[in-house]
Amino acid sequence: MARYNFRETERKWQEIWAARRTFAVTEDAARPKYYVLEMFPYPSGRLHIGHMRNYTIGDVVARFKRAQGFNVLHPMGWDAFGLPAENAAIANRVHPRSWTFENIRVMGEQLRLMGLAYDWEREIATCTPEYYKHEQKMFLDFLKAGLAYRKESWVNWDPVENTVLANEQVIDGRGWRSGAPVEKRRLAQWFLRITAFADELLDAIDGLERWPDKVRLMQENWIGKSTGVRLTFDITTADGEPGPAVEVYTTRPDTLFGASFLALSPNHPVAGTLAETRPELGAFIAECNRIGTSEEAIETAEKRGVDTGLRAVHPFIDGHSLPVYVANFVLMEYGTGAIFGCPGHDQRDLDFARKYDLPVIPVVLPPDADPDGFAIGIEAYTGPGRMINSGFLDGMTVDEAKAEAGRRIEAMGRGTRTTQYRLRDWGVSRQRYWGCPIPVMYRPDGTVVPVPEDQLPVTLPDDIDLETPGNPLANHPTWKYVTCPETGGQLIRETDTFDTFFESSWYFLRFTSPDSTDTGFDRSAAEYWMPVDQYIGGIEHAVLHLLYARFFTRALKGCGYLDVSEPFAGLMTQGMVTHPTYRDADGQWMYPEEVEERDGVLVGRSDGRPVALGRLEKMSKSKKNVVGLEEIVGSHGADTARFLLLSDSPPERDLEWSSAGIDGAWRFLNRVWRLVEEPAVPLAASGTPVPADLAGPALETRRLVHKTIAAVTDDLTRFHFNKAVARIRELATGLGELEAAAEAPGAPVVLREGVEALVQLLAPMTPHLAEEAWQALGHDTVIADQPWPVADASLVADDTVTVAVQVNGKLRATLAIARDAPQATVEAAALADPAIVRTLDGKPVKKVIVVPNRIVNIVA
RNA sequence: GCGGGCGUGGCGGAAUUGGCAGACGCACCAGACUUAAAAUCUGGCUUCCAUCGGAAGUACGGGUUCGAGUCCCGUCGCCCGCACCA
Repeated sequence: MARYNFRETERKWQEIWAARRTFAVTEDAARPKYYVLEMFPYPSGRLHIGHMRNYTIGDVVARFKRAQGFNVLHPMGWDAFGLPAENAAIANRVHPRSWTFENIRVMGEQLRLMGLAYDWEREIATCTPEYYKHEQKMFLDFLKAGLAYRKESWVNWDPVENTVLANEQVIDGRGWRSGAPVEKRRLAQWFLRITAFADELLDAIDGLERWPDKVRLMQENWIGKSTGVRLTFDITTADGEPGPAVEVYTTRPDTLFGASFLALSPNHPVAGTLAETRPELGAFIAECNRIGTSEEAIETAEKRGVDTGLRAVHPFIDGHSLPVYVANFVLMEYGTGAIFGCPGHDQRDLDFARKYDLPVIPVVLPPDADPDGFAIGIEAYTGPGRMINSGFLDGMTVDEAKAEAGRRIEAMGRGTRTTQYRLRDWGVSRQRYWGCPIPVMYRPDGTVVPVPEDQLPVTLPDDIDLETPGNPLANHPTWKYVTCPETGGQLIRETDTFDTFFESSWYFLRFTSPDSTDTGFDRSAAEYWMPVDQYIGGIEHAVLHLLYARFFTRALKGCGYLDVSEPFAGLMTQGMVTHPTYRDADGQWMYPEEVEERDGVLVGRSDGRPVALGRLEKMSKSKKNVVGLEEIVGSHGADTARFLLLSDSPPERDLEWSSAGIDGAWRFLNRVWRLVEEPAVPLAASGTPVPADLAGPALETRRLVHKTIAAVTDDLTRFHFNKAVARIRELATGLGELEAAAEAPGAPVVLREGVEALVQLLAPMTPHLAEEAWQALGHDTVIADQPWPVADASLVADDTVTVAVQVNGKLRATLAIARDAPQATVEAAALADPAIVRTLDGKPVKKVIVVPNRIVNIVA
């Protein structure tokens, strides 16, 4: 019995595709374009099954669209800057560049083993000066356009990575990669003005119809738009002297009559000034800064404050003033860093008021509440209602009162209605070596001098000391000293490098013209290929990379680079590949292959010591729960692995990796191979016409062939790969049955048609096998160049349909009946069915519902 | 706390979006072929009663409907995102 030889076959076709440049593309205005892109990997060392799933999904889409006649761009490259290279450099005493390029070499070989339809001529690595010089130019353009600026501010400091992190890179108060609790530091940093696009980024989400709702919602929440009022309170000191006015931001100006205090952030300038003469206030502020903003800290920290002695003059109530506190729960980074507290209708304000015994005045009466007996207990009321205790607002709804209060404040000249965002500018400075140098210099007085464009790129020095703590570029003895091109005086280079999300914010543009030397990308090429039609990657980038790239593309548009706003028209977030984790007796992570089961107990393969089974986690190098590519590709071949990864779970769902399914996938591919290579019935010659009078099993099978073509086409269009696999399996079974009925008239012709269709439908998923089978079927073409099969509509719809017959909603019989038969005929046939007659048992029929070609329900 | 999602056999999952629940596969069981094993093929596989055949069943409780896995209300459980955002 013929066994499919995957080793020879896979190598053979990979060589043929490469030699024929099958997947190399150029712009072609005559054909519709389709840009498929998988999020490019960080070259961490080796590829695992999780990567493989991502690339297999993209490859099926690319090959499918290509067969459908699209001019398909499907490139691959390396997100090659990043801290792990520095850590590896220290651990292994190799240069980060050598480590990175060695990983790229190894992982590139792994990728090639998978038979992916990439245009390898477009491969890029972001750590090369040929790549990063262009982003230095982009940065200088952003600087000119006011989209990049430097400012001193409180930043997130990762004490393990020894660098600053952007807000998006802090997850639950911890560094997104190190997991270390983030500290607050005050540093001068470069920022990109993403907030200038807040509204546009938010509004355009509506147009991202082929993005998952979940990701759209996450971006919406991250941008966090709210509308409210900025309002200035006059302040008097304890002695009755005028003090520094305080501006607050509120979304609830309607509740002003219920205000009972003002609260300032500990980092508010007024608080700072007061602290100079008030030691106990200074101590309180210091304490607030010491406690982090981690989840735990917020959960446990109670609302506390210190009365400043200042009084805030109420804008609406003559002669009324409110105490001013410095409070630990007010953020300097949001709004104005100061709030007014209305305890009746905000839970935090209520907690604070109860602690410091401040008045609680209800100003919104819930719809069904008794006006006389309504009071606030321990829970603030935040719902709708009508205003009470509120002077000129009394009787209005909350919405009416918001509008009226806003108007009054503006009329009084005390403030303006504004829009506020949660989104903050993107801090891009990193105090690391292995990144793109920020192309600016400083005069001794701190003035910024952009590096002249003709001096780009600013490249990294090779001789670097990574072991000394601190910023490696700043520690370098000479690199940062340069002579001013204008004055001849000495300048100091910026020693920070860009956040590595900078590189991934435009790599998809670079892929459109990777050889462009003067500019990062060729404008006409970019405008031909962009936007990416289908982008595929992990959900973990829902706000990070995907938001940065959306911003970056707009910023480039603003600087005249191209006329595209949204980089990714379609997005699919594929689920993680998970695997159990293992730890040895000392708590160290173990690789799955180091563990085995003996007498129902997990033990170490080498030492027999007990192993603790951990929870399912995303495959990652750090937890060692990875299954390498070679293990599976080496034992069963790339096609088997690809087929298995597409088989059971829908792509957006997590997939627990187990080796159990591999045999099933391998069995199926061999079954297909036997249908091609040693059919029980010799296939008719290719192109033999199908007899017009085809009937019986051959006709039935032929219908199945065309139904399958239609269904698989639909499934692949919707990325329902698991369903497509099920359909293809059914087709193979059907063809096997026709082989068994060899004497059926027309069988050789239908088998020829069916086997060819089967192979073509499989081609995007198992391309090597499909090519080999195509050749074995006598073709001298490459299947990758074959057009996608088209179903004959007349064969897709059956002449006879099976209609279910229910009595009172319960299934009692099925009826084979001509398709689109008149309702009366269907009804009569249903009522005449013996099983129905028996069930009805003479009971009168009240009503009959007929759903054409589906179901009949008899109500008795 | 706020926002979102999910709950279907032993397991992964399917159900044309309100119309035959469990497609397809994994695992398992039985049989055929074989000296034997592997490979391959055939059949079985939600539960309960049973001979044909019936009854129940999509986390749980209710509702709408001729008809509900699908829609509505409530409960329980799990997962994800944000989080002192004024």
